[in-house]
Amino acid sequence: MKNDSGFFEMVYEVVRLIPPGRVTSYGAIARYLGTAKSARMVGWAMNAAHGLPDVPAHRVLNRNGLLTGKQHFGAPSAMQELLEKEGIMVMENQVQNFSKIFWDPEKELSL
DNA sequence: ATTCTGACGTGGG
DNA sequence: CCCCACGCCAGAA
Repeated sequence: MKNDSGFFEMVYEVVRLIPPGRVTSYGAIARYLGTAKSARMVGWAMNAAHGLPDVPAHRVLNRNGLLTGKQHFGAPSAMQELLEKEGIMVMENQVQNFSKIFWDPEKELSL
């Protein structure tokens, strides 16, 4: 993988690779990057990625499959709508079929 | 410099 | 199932 300007770039890279209709978790990304215990930093990176169009932060959820970061989207329902637009079912801030559509970088990228 | 908080995760009671 | 504590690191007050 690439190691550009640091942790943030790496996070963006992984998030960008998330296919439409799929989701992943902060922890999964963190683990993939080797910073498993710093899943919070992934969220922090997302915060910084807020202005990047290529970084679909709406596909990144917590390990519970909850839209924890929806509040950071500006509109409370923006994140959910984006996900539903990709065919992902969301109810009460929770993604349905989470295990099914879960996209694990370590697994999908065949590390 | 110190303290708190946060888009998290795991583990114990 | 619910609540709490810890680890981790970066930024704001």
